[in-house]
Amino acid sequence: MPHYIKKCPECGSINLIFKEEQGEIICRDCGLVIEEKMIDFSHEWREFDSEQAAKSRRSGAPITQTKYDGGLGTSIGSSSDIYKLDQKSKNKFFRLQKWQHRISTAIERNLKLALAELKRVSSYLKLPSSVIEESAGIYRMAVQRGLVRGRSMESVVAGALYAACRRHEVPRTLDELSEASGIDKKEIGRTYRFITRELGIRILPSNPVDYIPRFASALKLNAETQSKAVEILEMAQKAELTSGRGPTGIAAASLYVAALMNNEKRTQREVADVAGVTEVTIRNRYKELLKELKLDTEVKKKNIREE
DNA sequence: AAGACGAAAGTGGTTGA
DNA sequence: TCAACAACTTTCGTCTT
Repeated sequence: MPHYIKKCPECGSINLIFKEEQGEIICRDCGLVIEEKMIDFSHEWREFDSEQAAKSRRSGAPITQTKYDGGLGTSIGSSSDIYKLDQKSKNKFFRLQKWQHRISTAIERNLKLALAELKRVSSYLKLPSSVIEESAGIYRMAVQRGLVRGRSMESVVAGALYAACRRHEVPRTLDELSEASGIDKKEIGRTYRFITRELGIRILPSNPVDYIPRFASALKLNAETQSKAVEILEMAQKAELTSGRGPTGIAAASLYVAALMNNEKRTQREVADVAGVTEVTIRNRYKELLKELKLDTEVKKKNIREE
């Protein structure tokens, strides 16, 4: 928890919780997300398997994926030594140098541009540096495997970012990525699927719970409602209402129900907007929730009390 | 007038032959 | 590779508050 944030600007509470992985500071009392995506305090790398662990634990200067050549580089040297060579070797030398120049300028120029774009988009979305590093790495692999060919650089950047967000459980919807990058949502989805498949990146299905704090904050719902929504969500998961459905829709419906139950009613429209789904989807999920979880009695009780 | 509800038709993606 | 299919959206009419 950074020292300069002491209390919640909304309710004055000092009961703040810092969620490192999401890079968010959240007020426990009113649920306000005070600061998103500030500084990331976690390690630059997470270890998913022993192979990566071996690569990640290192000594020496950190290699950063966000420099186009990783901060390192190999180049065929300057021409200061070539007087030692015979004519044939000289020709070879120049040929190699020319090729190196061609290849590296092509790839490097691409990487430089891509990384600039990546930084621009991720700062717009206020993503933590661990996610940026990861997406830079993904992009680099994509370039090296020639997966960018035939696709716009920007869309691959967006796809890499989306994949990195998912890996780090910092969910951003495709709509948000689309807005930040100016790339069509479908295009991002396509390249995302393509590069994750081609690079063999395993992505966990995103958990609806991860969306709750952000949506709740956007709707200015208090923490009580928020935890109620999480409760409902967990019940829904036990009742197997969540598999195969869009996570945002379920998260939105849970929030909607929780808000109703806590007398903090929001319209379906409002909830739908922040979650990026339609009212119809909320209604469908909401109906299922009431039916399967038998929450209807509670909601009715609330309604009767209001009348 | 605004919100909630539901039916019907359309869209894009997954799956299985 | 194509058709069936599930989830979700769009649109629109009706009912409720």
